[in-house]
Amino acid sequence: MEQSLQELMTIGVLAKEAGVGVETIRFYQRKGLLKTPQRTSGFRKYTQADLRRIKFIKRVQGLGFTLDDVQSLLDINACSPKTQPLLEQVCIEKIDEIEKKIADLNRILGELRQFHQSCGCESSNNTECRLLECFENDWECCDSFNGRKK
Amino acid sequence: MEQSLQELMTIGVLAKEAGVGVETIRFYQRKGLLKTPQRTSGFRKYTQADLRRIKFIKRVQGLGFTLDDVQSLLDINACSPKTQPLLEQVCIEKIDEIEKKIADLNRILGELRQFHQSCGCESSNNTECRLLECFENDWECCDSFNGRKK
DNA sequence: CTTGAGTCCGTACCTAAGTACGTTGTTATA
DNA sequence: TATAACAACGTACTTAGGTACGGACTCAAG
Repeated sequence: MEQSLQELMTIGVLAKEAGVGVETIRFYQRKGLLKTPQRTSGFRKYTQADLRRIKFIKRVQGLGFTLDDVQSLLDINACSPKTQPLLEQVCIEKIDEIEKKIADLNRILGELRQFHQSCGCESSNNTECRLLECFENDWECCDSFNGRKK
Repeated sequence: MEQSLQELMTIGVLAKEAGVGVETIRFYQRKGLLKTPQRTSGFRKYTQADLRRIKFIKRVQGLGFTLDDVQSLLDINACSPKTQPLLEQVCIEKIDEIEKKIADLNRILGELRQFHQSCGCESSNNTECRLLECFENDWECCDSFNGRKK
């Protein structure tokens, strides 16, 4: 049943199916993310399993993991009671990391809005405002408007 | 009054004051972010203005701007009525970009938590769980626990 | 049989923001 | 005056994740 569906793909077909470039597949192979495929007369031949694997890689990569992380995940592969703590740890670390990243970006966003409000928007009516001075005054340089408004 | 405070710094002192490496300053100069400083007998000499400029660069960089962005900002420099629309646009684009990034990360975080819940935590009591199958089942592979719980 | 599309390989290149290296020149201090 | 510390310079290297190139093969269709 699996045998009948087991049509082998060339690298180009696999690439198209997976939505990546041919070179990317060769790159993944070099990195060890894909095992060396069988060959018919020099050409690489891939199975559906390879396709699934690439989709997995791209998905997990989209979750914010690096290719090295992906490698670790594939090394763990089964989360049996033995490997679970590892997987658990990897996950928690990554969740932590992303939460930090979001917090950082929110902080940046706040500052940026402030910059935009005080120096970068129409509030500074006619008065010149030098960015470096803005910066030194904590983005509170264009005081004509801001002074009144807040 | 400014003259008296105008002690010139060597590149090493400037680097220390600014909290960056000496090579970074040379790099910024090559990039045109710092104008070529005056020299006394071969050595670069920097002023307080240079220090402020570097602090500005690092600060704005910390807001999520690239060095090329910083360059544009420094080119604009004064936000007079003429340059305001440009500055406005740069700001808005960057705010947009960061908001998108945050939204992305939140989506990722959600998925990751789901992955962690269903496959990566103690919930999968004893049953083996292969990551690739997890992925293909939308992280809902370890059903023994999840089936009961939810 | 020819032609064009696909594949092979190794290697070089790309971006961003620096970092490091090796040699030579200068300066301040003991 | 000697010596350590610092500075200058050009160039190469770093990380991550690929992309691109060029010459040689191979395969399928007409």
